[in-house]
Amino acid sequence: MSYSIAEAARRSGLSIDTLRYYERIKLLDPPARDTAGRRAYSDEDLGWLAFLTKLRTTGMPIKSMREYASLRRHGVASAGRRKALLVDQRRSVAERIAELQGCLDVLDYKIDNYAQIERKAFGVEPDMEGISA
Amino acid sequence: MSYSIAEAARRSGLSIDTLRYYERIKLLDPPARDTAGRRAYSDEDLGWLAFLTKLRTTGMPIKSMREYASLRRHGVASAGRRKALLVDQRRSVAERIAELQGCLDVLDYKIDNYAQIERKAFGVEPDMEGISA
DNA sequence: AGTTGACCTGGAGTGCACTCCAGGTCGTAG
DNA sequence: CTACGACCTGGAGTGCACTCCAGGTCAACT
Repeated sequence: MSYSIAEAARRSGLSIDTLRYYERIKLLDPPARDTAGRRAYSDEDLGWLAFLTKLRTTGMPIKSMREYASLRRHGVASAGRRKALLVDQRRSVAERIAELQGCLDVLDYKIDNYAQIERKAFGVEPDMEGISA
Repeated sequence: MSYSIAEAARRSGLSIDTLRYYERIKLLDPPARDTAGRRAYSDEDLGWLAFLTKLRTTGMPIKSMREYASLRRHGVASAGRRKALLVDQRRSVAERIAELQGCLDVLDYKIDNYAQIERKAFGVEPDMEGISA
């Protein structure tokens, strides 16, 4: 199957402009073209795009994604380096999750303070006491 | 206790420039000044700063933090609205964590594929098969 | 034949969150 | 008394990841 840029955008969740942008900066190999010169994305293109958006979601900078994309073009010999990049990113995602968990705890603590105010249990202004607990 | 801007930067993990920037955009109430006109941050200032950096870490945009900061200046009457903002942010953090967990799974799957190549168990190029599993 | 709508290109513009800079003041150390 | 380092101000510059625009092509309706 092949897909117009509009369809590829819909399926990937990226905008049409972003698809062309990704191609320009070499995140994406230039897709095939139809007889009229319009882009025709393959299922493989969409699969790669899906993986790219996962990497983006993890906060990987475009610079690193470009590095990964470039390695991929260099075939199987680059597999070790690619794996290393992914392992590195895995670590950073795990760290980020832990960090967010910590923030969640702070938010819960604050929200609970506000809830206590609402119940008029006691009237300490929540934002006057830091986040000590 | 009161702290110079350098000390406040060290303790908050923000840069000196960022502290002045936060003050300019009204995230931070102007701190006290010493006799020479230099900023003198209080423990309360640092507590608020610590909370702000938590919010930043969660990805809250500065615009929303400004709203929260502004509400805080309006005293206890704004507590309900502030709580609502935090509850909202709590939800978005929880979503983000779930999203990252999903990415972690994809990364693990890919990394495992690379590991199998290394063991030469079989030789499918990991980036040629999408993220179907 | 004309109009429409999706697509094309190269390049400029946007929003965010800082970050840096020039030129100046102040208080302490030598 | 001067040299130094930390601080001050208003404003300009940066990097990132898009996003938008003008002007043009092409195939399909009416």
